[in-house]
Amino acid sequence: MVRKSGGTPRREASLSRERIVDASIKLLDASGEAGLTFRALSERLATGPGAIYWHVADKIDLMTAACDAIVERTMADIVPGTDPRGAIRAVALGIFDAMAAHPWIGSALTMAPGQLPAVRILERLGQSVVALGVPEERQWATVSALLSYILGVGGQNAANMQFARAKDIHRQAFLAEVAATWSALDADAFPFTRAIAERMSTHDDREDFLTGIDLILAGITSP
Amino acid sequence: MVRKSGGTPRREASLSRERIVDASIKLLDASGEAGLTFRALSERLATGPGAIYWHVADKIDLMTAACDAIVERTMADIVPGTDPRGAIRAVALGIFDAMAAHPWIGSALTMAPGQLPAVRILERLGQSVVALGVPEERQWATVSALLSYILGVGGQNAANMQFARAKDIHRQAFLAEVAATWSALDADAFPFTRAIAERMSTHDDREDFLTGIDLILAGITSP
DNA sequence: ACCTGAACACCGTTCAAGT
DNA sequence: ACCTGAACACCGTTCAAGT
Repeated sequence: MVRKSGGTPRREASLSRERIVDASIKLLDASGEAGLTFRALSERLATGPGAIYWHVADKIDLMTAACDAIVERTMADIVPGTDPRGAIRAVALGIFDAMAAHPWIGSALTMAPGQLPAVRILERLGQSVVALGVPEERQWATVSALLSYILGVGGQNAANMQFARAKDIHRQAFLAEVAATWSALDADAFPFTRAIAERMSTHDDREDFLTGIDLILAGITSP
Repeated sequence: MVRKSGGTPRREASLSRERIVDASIKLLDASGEAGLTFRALSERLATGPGAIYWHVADKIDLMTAACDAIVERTMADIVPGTDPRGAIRAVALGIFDAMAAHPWIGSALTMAPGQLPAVRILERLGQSVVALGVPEERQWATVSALLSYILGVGGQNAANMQFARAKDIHRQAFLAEVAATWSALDADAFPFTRAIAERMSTHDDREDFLTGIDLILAGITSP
């Protein structure tokens, strides 16, 4: 193995951006956004907090890199079908599932606007939108709408999980709590919210998410 | 004025949840999410950090209350037209404009899922969706899609502003920077992103936002 | 009932000093 | 070139003590 920096091979335990990012993902998966601290990270890597700053600019850089690793894998796993509509759905669902497995990427994606992770999604959506025949002048608004929707759902998901984790309850219990709060709202001011609260538990998040994508897709191809 | 807690009228300078929320909004508007600290707040209110905790549960409670004050005003300012489609657009645009004036509500809205500020928006959208004739079993998914999209745009907006503020540049300069980064991406891997980067500066955020709303609206009413 | 302000238990980040 | 770890400048939150 040839390295331009010299002939000495690295010790396996030496620090590297990749090792730091891997450890960060483990920390984030295990205990959420609050679990990633430079102290916890340096302890896990048997080093000092300062050492990490040699490989990483700051915490946002670190979270963005961790998020990008997940998004890159997710995009790679999606087989590129020929149908653009199916491709858009596949990308959206891929991100949704990745966010279910790693809720913290929801906030990481919004924290780093215009950065690589979001751009990977944008690119995939964009290629499909072009293939769908959307005229050039409407392409940006269309892709941007799809991305905003996906990131919006992701942000909500991340917030829900964080809330639930903070109160040490599960997602299901959290939703039940929200439904209870909504049912107790003023009947005159919040008739819709009260009505929907009772029906909320029946719904599947993943299905609802896809319905939203289909709504936008239908809008794209409608006159 | 009769108060059930007793006959002594309050000094005008005494602390109250309302005064704390007002001061928080001023702090948030002036210096963003990072500007709201219990120390800065207590200094502005000429008191100690601990005093604030008598009126407010924690920082999330405080940000939610501040956000709710803005959302409540915004909703009150929207004249309820008879056309449900127009009402949905008006609510969406109202929130968009409020987020332009107070970028921090973007993150406040996602931070407090299921809380009052988001529910106010949900309720308004919901009533219009019902008026639009969407069948009951599709109402939740429809409203949820609209809300996710709106919150998604808001989150992006908030992040953009935060990024720009941290680098001490304006929104325009930030977007130019993003465009430059995108133009420098690999041509084989990111053809769409590169192409769109050149056209991005021409677009108006507010118009793009409304296009997204119209896309979803078109999807709702399409077969 | 409401306020004070010191103290606690953390953060991210920096930087002289080492190898 | 890369790592160490103490130190800096903050945070949100708590709580005994006051009025």
